[in-house]
Amino acid sequence: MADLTLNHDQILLGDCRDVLPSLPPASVDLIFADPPYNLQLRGDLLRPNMTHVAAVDDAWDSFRDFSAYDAFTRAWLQACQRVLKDNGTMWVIGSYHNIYRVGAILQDLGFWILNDIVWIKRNPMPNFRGVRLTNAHETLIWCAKLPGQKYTFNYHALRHLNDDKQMRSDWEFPLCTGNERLRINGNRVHSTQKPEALLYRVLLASSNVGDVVLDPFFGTGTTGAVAKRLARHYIGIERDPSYVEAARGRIAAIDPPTNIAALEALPSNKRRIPRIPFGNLLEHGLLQAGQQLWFNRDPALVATLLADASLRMADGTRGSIHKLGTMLTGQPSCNGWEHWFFQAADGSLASIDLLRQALRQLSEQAPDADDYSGL
Amino acid sequence: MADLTLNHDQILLGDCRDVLPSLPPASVDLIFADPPYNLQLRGDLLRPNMTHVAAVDDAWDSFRDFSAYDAFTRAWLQACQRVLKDNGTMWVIGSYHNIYRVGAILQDLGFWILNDIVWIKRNPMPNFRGVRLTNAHETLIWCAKLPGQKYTFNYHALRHLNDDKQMRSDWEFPLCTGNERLRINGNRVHSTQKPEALLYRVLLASSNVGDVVLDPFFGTGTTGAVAKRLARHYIGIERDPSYVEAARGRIAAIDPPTNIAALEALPSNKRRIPRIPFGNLLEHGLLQAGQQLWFNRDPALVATLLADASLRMADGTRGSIHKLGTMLTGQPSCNGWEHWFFQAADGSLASIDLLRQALRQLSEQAPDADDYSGL
DNA sequence: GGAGGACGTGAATCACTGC
DNA sequence: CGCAGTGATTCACGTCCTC
Repeated sequence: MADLTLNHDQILLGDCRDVLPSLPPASVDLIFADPPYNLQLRGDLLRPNMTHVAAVDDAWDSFRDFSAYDAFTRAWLQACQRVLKDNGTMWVIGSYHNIYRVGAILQDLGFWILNDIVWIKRNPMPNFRGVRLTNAHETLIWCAKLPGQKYTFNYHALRHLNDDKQMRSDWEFPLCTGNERLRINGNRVHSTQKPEALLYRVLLASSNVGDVVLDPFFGTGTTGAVAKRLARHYIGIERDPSYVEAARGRIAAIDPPTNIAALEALPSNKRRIPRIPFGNLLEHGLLQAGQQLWFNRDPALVATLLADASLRMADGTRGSIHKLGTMLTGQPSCNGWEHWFFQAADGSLASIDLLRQALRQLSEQAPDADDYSGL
Repeated sequence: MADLTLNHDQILLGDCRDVLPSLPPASVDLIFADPPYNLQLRGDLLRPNMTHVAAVDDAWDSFRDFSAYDAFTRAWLQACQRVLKDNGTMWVIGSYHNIYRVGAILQDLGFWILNDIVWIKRNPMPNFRGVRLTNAHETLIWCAKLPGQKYTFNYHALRHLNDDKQMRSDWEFPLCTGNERLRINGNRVHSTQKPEALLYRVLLASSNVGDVVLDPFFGTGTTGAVAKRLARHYIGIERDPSYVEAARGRIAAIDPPTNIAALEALPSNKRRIPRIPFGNLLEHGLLQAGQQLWFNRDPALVATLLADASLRMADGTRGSIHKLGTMLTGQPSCNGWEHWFFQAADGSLASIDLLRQALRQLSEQAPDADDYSGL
């Protein structure tokens, strides 16, 4: 995480196809890319009241044809793939004009799609001529660098963010408007500024505090702004100096978070909780060899606990809490922690999982000075 | 409209790549295609309760690699393009596994995308392992045979269908379940039967009474069933005789509409009030991680807000606004929105529900004309 | 008969660690 | 790298059954 220290939290001026090769390989944890959409607009569009619709007519969104756009897309995707860590992931946002080409090319390059996500716009521009449906969404593709790799996904953080229900692939946010929209003399600085709320969810989902987030089409720096708010590092690449200037001012004006702990406390992610083998309960004296355990409190399903933490049934069957549980339930697998009970001091049957929790608390609390004996 | 009379309202047995060349060129008004998705599933998947997930493991969804799938896709798309009238349009539905390849290839063939549409599933299957987002949508591409052609789009019909507001590109429907799902001896006949509501909207949008609608992957005939209900003609192509048999029975059981004029009388479809998860307040910067919240304004009941929108009390207790509220009140459930307060700019304690209301207003208001980026 | 709970199920690229 | 062991993981509906 520290091999790129010099470039952290910086904006590099230039075309990402030229700049990316100068970065070390496999050095960034996350990429968010908002490439040109290749809109192919033809002529001006007027509202019913004959006012002019401000279109995306920037030079950077002009390509000769699909094949030119494909070549451009392949080039920046390949350059991104090189700098992404093997366990890193990438997000790309687009509309129907370009997202099918982007998606097919990134699959061809070996990226592995994890989800596609639709950003549902609460307040999209209507279709003024009434000749199509209101174009009310954009698409994000979330992909890993390679198939079969481990990747960061803060499942529980996103679940919390969604009122303790699993986060879905349809995300509803309003457009970037109001105070959040950067303007100079009343004119918007960038024609396609993305809302910070969208980036907040992206970064929370797929990066950790201290990670390096790369945005090869940095624009006015939404990715950098949210990275700073969430205590991630960012690297921005942008070829338009006026966008770079706006982004620098924008990010500098953000107060860095004062309470990093509140950001890090994210995952009640159980995978990070240290695993406690069942045998530890014996080693710590919470259970003793020879003691009896009941399966689902059933008086007929009693096992004897052996010193090696295996269980033995009356008929001689022997195995771990999980293996015996698998046999007893007849299901393909079984988490034994949830099914075995011991006799507590008051005579009632209590779950062995309570003992695991007790042991976790025990091992997490700061030891007394007395416990540092001889170290 | 009448040049294909002999084949109207028929199901042709065979692979559409073989059958389509026998149809006259430029002879159908609309195509709806639900091709194989190329899911590439690996092992078995178990639910948390250890039951088995019924996978799509049909032979028709198996391809050697992307290149084989691309060749298949190009072949059927080309054959469809030939039989489509010059002013006709085509719909293709898919998931992230295949839709990017389909979209890129149809653009390469000269089809002109008019919209992409997301079918938001009200009741999708969850992600049981918690390793990705719930895959809660599928994508439809709606395209014309050629750029610049006139095409059928029943703008007002769809507007009526949507309570007199312009129809958007995000459509919310439940999965095809219950009585609508074809079953034999309790087993579903087809693993991917689409809901009729989806086809209803597609046909209403882009065809007229008496038009010819072609479905090259007819399956169990959802397209034909809806076409009959809406007084359109259909041509189905399907290579599995058991699907064909099921489709014939299904369509035969439908009474043809007696009052064609009544087809204009359309059901209403009110949009639900959008739910706002508490986490949205952080995503939109209305609250910040590290900030403190008070329960019922009680100075003794203070919690710290974490970046994932969970709260942490001084004693380490942690949970959502609702879960902590439940614990603090001791009642079976608790609407956290009514109980938690934040410190407002003037120092007073204000309800977080005010922030929710503010966010609703923010995202409902029409943006400035300038905020539209031509999308 | 109505309320409420149990149960089934849906296009799914669905684990990680240690030996 | 393969294999075995451990143990983490679900939401909205519709249907059927019980009370």
